[in-house]
Amino acid sequence: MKISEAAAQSGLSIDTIRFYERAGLLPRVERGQDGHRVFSPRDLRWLRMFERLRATHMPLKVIQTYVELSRNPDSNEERRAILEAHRLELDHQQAQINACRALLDEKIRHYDSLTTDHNGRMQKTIQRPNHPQTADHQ
Amino acid sequence: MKISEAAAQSGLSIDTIRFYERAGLLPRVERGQDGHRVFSPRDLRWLRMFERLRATHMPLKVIQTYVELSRNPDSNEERRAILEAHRLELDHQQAQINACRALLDEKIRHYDSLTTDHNGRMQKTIQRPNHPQTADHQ
DNA sequence: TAGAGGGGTGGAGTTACTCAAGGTCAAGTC
DNA sequence: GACTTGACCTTGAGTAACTCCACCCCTCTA
Repeated sequence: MKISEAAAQSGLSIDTIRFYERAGLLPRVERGQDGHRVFSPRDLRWLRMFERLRATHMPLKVIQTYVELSRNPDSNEERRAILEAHRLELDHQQAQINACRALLDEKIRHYDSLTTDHNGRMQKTIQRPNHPQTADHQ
Repeated sequence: MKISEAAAQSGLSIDTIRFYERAGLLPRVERGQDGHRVFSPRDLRWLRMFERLRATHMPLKVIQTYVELSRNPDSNEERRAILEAHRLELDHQQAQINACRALLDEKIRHYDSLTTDHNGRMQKTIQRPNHPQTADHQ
């Protein structure tokens, strides 16, 4: 499998895959006799995993640690711990999203209230009273 | 309000606040006669908003655009559109988190299955059979 | 008066990409 | 057979958003 396919199937960009290889996340990728990378199904499984972990902001260093650990079959505890820690991190991100969504909902409701009258019909806001609470609404 | 308080109350670091000011997100922060920044309640509201938007990865440029728009009272549509777009982005992040959580749950279950027998008791894994499916589990 | 604590500036360092320049090679076209 | 095209290669520079550091100023307390 060549790099363009690996990119398409993993959701990563070609540049990112090359970058990950240089960073040592994906050790010893095979090369064809033309010098092109040849990705194995196992490489692809790693890439897909990287994509999910990075999409949720696990640092590359941690991923690297995980990859190195997985060369040692006695490292199940440590690898499990890394994943479990990241699961907690996901909870945290979840909370951030919820908080931000609350903010957005509130602001958007506010903007709606400026252009819609109370029967739900749109209203051209030609005159705008200088109401201090709304005049400088962020 | 001085910068340390603004940091404590906004959840941003002192360095980040200074960086945002330099970037033009927080224009004309007042200064005391000692040259120290003096943050108004309005500044703090902005900082809190920045914190939430950044925690969910809205680019600084977009935030900057929003801030600039909010100096023009006729920009409600545009500002609303920015927030709405980010609300969609939150859905996307939500999906990423869910996908990653599924991955983590599966992997962690796998690790559990390696150290726990089927009655739920822990088992010291002294001998490890060379099972190809599990031996190279990522 | 010495030192600690909090603020200021400018600039370098970090993370994780992302892009551009220039080079090789195989396949298809004239 | 020359040529173009397209996919790949490497190297190195650029970017976003911080983060850290060195060094300076001021004020307050021991």
